[in-house]
Amino acid sequence: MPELPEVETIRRSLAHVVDVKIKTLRLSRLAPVETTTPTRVRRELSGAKLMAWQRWGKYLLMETDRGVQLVLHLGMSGQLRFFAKEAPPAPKHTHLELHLSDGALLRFVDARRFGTLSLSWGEERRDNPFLARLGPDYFDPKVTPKVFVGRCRRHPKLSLKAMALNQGVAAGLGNIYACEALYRAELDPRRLVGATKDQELAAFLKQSRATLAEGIQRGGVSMRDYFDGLGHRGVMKEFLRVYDREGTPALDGRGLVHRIVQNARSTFFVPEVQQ
DNA sequence: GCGATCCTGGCC
DNA sequence: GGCCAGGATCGC
Repeated sequence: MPELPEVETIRRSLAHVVDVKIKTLRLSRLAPVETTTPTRVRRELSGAKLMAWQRWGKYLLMETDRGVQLVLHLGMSGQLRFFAKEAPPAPKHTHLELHLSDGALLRFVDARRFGTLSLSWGEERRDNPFLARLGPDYFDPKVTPKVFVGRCRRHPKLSLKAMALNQGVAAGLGNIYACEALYRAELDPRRLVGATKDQELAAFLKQSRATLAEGIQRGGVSMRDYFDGLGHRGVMKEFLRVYDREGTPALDGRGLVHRIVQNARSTFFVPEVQQ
């Protein structure tokens, strides 16, 4: 569900939830705890003080004063919500609750359980197997066009769509923003990386950043499940040019949107515009 | 590389 | 009842 802009919007909405201790922690039996154990999560985080919220691609990182970080991935349907006081009763599929020392509550809910909870220590965070495989964030300043092109070139046989969704190349694009960025860069999602010029890959990077930045500015895309940490919806859906517009003109009127299936995911594109 | 797979819920 | 969904890993 949430792609980079949605996770960033959540991060920003929780920026004030710091300098407070975790008084108690509740983990459900079905909590998607990965690469560690519920016992360890409880032991490491109980009594820890929240220091900062970071983001890497679609991962949200909760830093504590103990050096341990909670690494959260929201999968397709995950939601993280903050309640300053008087939280409503826990809905179905509540997997984690952090009761804070000032009476506030952080609640992680994820019906489909595609999300994950894991832990990480250390600056580089490479001890966490999820983060270890992750390419640099799309907004990482170290990702120059040259660096990006080099990373793409490791996968000459991937389609541009598959490359865009590959979090090892660069982290943050999901199905919606991948379609939008390819449209803006005027690149055919079926084309192979190996058949794409450096300059075109660089254009894709540039348009990806522009699309992601607009997504953040508009508070993300709220299809159905997505809300920020305070329960607000984003309005980016109204500004998507091709995603979910099969059979209708692109939002900017440059042609009819087609839908195809690539790697079992829908791709929306305009063949006349994207070569 | 690609399809199957994890899971629940909403919509037709 | 069947299909589809904002993700990512795992086999083949």
